[in-house]
Amino acid sequence: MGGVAWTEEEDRLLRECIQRYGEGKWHRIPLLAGLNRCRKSCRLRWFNYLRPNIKRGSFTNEEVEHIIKLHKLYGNRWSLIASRLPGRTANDVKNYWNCHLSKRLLNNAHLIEPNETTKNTTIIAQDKNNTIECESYEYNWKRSSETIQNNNNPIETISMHDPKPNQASNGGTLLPIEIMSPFVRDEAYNDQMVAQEYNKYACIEENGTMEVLQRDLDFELEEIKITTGEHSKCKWDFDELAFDLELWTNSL
DNA sequence: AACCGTATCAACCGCGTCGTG
DNA sequence: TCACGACGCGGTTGATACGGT
Repeated sequence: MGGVAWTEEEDRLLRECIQRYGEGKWHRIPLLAGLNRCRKSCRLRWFNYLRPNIKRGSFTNEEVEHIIKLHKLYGNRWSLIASRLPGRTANDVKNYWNCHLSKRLLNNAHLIEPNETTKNTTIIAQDKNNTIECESYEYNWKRSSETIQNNNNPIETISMHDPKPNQASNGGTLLPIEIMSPFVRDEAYNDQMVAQEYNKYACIEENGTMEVLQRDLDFELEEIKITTGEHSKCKWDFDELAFDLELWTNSL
């Protein structure tokens, strides 16, 4: 362990102090508890180890799948990810990711050429109002010593008034899209999938159903129900990890 | 048994954010 | 508006555990 390990006596003092005075006011906790620890250490020990209902032991397959989906959505915002995994701490999730899952990502990095540039329409931006906007992005794939990163810069707002000459099975028009959504990835996130998703097409039907066709993909995508509207926006249901609503239908 | 390399994870550190005066 | 302190987060460290030789 890096640093000085906590003793059982220190744990007892901290636990009793927080049970008496409650969480928060961490700058007062060391003095109140009679601990020769800084407030940061006290807070960390409580949140990562002493707090009730902390789940110990290995992550289940369901938890791992959830982490992968949430990491795709949130990135390295470990506390946000952990808040959706009952009993797990941000430190636990971060450690698990760094020890196990990041390597799975790294193992697939060779599938994209370094410095490759691609331009695609995506649904990717998420703001605090749970709104995801459609944009056209230019991806510049850079290979560092350890991983591939995309320095994606939004270059224009999506224009769905420019249908591509592809015909859907129902006779409608297919529009090229990329859906950066959790449920698209029922396997570990990897760069190969990102590349393949460029070959995804969508068609919005009159009854509000969006048909999604996939090229060169070997996993299923659930049917997405949408409503007609004027906004080029959609929302996430963060508990169900699913789309909720309206999406660029004014363009068809 | 001893050694070595790797994996694990608790703890520390630095920095950004926020509230307050 | 600015300065300051507290909080919270993510990156990193390093001690220990573990497995292989």
